Amino acid sequence: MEQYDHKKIEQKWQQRWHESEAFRADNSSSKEKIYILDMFPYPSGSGLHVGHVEGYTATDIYSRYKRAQGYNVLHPMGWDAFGLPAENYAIKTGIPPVQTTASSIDTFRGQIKRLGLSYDWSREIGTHTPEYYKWTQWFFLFLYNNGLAEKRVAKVNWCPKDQTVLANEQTVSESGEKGVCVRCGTKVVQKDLAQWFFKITDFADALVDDLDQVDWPESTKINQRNWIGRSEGAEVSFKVVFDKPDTKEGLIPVFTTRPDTLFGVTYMVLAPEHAWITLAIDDNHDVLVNKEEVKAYVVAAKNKTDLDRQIDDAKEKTGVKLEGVWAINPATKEKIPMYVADYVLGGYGTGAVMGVPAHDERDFAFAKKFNVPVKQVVAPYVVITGVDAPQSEENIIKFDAESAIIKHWEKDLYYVVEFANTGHHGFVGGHVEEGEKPGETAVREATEESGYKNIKKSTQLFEYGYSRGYKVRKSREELCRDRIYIVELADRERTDIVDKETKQGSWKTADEILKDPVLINHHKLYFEHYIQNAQFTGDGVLVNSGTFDGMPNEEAKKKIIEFVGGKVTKTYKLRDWLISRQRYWGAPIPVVYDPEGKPHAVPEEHLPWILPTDVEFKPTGVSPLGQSKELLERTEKIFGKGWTPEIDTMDTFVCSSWYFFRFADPHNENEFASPEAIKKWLPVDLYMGGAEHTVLHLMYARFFTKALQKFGLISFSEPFLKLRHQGTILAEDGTKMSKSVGNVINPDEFIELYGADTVRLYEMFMGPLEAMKPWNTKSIIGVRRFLERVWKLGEKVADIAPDLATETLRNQTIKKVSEDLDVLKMNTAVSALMVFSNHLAGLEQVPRPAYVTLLQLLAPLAPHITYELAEVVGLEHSEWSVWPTADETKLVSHTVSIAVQVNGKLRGSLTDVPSGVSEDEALTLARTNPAVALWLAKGKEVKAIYVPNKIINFVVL
RNA sequence: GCCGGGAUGAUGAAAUGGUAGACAUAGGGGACUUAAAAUCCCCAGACCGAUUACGGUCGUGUGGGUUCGAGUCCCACUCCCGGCACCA
Repeated sequence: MEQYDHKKIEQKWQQRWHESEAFRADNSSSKEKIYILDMFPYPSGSGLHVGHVEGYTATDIYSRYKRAQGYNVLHPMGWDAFGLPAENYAIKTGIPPVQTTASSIDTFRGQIKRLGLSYDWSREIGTHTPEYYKWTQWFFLFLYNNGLAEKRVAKVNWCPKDQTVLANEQTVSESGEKGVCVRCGTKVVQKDLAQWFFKITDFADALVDDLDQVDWPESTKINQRNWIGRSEGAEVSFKVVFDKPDTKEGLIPVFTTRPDTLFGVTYMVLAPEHAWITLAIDDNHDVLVNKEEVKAYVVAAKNKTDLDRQIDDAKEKTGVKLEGVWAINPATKEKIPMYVADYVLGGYGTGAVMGVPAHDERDFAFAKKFNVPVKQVVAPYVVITGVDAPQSEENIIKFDAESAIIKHWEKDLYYVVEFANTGHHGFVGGHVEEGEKPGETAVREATEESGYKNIKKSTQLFEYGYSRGYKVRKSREELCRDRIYIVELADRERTDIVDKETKQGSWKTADEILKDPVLINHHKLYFEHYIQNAQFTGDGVLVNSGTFDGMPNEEAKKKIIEFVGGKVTKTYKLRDWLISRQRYWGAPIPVVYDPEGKPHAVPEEHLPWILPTDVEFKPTGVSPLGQSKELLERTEKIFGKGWTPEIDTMDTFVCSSWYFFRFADPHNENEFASPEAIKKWLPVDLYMGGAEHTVLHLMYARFFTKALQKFGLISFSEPFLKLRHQGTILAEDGTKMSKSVGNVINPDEFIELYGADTVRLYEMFMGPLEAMKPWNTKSIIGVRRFLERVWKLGEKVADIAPDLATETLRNQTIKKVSEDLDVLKMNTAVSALMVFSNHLAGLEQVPRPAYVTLLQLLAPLAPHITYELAEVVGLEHSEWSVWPTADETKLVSHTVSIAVQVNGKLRGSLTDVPSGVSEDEALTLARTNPAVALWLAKGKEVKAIYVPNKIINFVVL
């Protein structure tokens, strides 16, 4: 047998796969389909890096595995080819992006092919091709015609030096300075521009709710939910009155999630952008006494970018009081002052906020600074969680929820008070002794007169004091886990569980506790500190709220909304998607303007609306397409004299929001994909990609899918049923790879040196797929050695039957690898194969069936060497290309070793015990084992636990 | 600040509540070799006591708890890494 020459065999098989179109997805097959997709790459000039390889290899393994199991697999690849880097390169060099992109794609494709990835290359697409962006433009028209695309004026980041619009991420310099142009370091300003938006907010609820249907990492779902930022609350209108006589009163609505705190509203704030402010400071109005001061503040605030607001010390509140105007608190009817302040955002809610300093952190900070009164209207729940009674039985408190505390407190009682939901705890009166700190362990003597015996002597001091005896700990556990509140009795044996739901409680308000003279000494200081120095944002009982006093705040929300005539509403952080880019290298927006400047969609028959080529790439202050004579002429020719083209292009995220549909039917000239093809292949069954850019891309792709569904073009609502992220691969020193640091690892040299199979296997073997892990060049040799061992095993293959141990391991390995591949645990699948091959290497001759299994299992992971070895050993493709199944009856070897513990400590082990040995026999064997017997003799055996075939534990006292 | 994720040998890591460290790298020892590389075999968590072959204690970030038994479950904490960040 020849040496393992990876170059020769990898080239050979890649050639054959290419020629036979081995991985073509079959549109007409009746096999069950599975659509396995990688996030398609942006083909950057620097080529594929090891992070791409990781994700692509994982899906490739999964695809090959599924093919072996008889699925009809769609596993395509394409290029997200429009984008800034190519354009920036063009600005620098003058080389048109179409050229650099083409060569980058060639590089990527070559690298991918060298990895032996089983893509269906007949479905390759590039978003920059007219054949593709025709349909990107079609999607624009589709949204436009259905009222989901519209033009509006919006602020953009503008670099005055480069004369160009910057995306938010382009406003951070390489050194991390914010609010400056990424290229020239000039301070970014805000500029108003008319731009196209997609109305993704129409789908906000569906985008949140449908996350429940998909199998995605929980953290990704949370990110999506946070990004959408749905919050449920109320809109309440505040009456506005003026000092100036004869001025008409107005109404200003505010959005709040805490209508229960309305009685605590002591001021109102408007955003600088608020329409009412704009009116009040214009020349025709004269209601503000300090109009000029307000005007100056508003102008300054508007010049601040979002980034400026971040740069500012976020805690430092600014604002100006509106003199001569007051709001009326709809709950108390009191006159309250009004302010304009930029901590209120114009674009969220109604742009107006009711100030509740006692129960909102920001309002509290503002109120402190502007000397606005703080009025507490919610008092934290107080839960008595521990009461120690002294000696006698009759002193043990019958812990009646209403009266126990007041009636039975006596001087020596100990108690623990917990302020529910505050994040703060009270303390045990007098029990934390001098010099002791919460979190430390204290030792207490259990004395006769305390009535406690056999209690643990060391106990941890908690923030609220300390508790003795473990029963208390258990209660705390339940308290925290189930939000069930516990009232404990002194003897630790009786615990009354007070359920929050049924309201059978021992709730006491802070005020009530404070009124109890016995408690005052212990709690007064704490409470005074608490109320003066912190806002309380948790749940509790209403106080200072008129007829609502004593009501739990959650319950009060609805009632107070009713009381003040507000309405229940929802608000979102999600904004509509601004898709206009003043850029060249993107899909042109298919819109033209008539001589009056009114936009018209370019009719579908004129698609693709070709990206012109007669432009310079140097920034000039207008979009590059504005320079194109051809585009203007084309427009006039089709639509008439005086018509002008839209000169912005679309955000590249638009291109990537629908590409997964195109793979189903990539060459269709009449539709973005035929309904049959969509029905055949979609939705995507497994979607793999990095976790870093997934919030936006996934959101947009889901939006497109939901829009298509809404208008009846497709019948499902979620594009990606199952999503997994490959983790970031770090440089060898554990830092992030970055071009500027120069520690980017290119897979090519390792493919050259060790072969694609080794690189694939190594990246899978590094650790869990989703984990962040450092590259380690030295370790690669390990998987290479493994492959060489497998190679050499081929020489020892013989037509003999496997011995029992081999047969057992063979079946165990089939089971293990199958289970691992199902859940993408590639790392342990590789190690199971290593165990199996190490075993085979120890045999004189390798039984043919065992070797065939090894090849079958290895094939998805290291395909080239497997194909070659199968050929060398003389196997027909059909003999080894089908996934094996484990024989359940052969998974357990017939002798096992059983560990024996005494009191949980390993004291011996029984070897060569027949598998399935009875409990009695096993225990007898264990008791007679000399090492174990020695330990059993030290006490009296009271109990024995037997876990069949695994472990025995004797409990000895 | 908030929301996630994490912490296991020198390193990457493994482990349905059941013999912690599988598998691999680096390391040590040996075989083969004139030698080296490659390959193969053996050792390998820490500490203590014996050293023929062993025995014990400790050990999965820290402190507690539940359990016959905890890396795994519960509570509290520390540190690290990501994301979001005045969203009322």
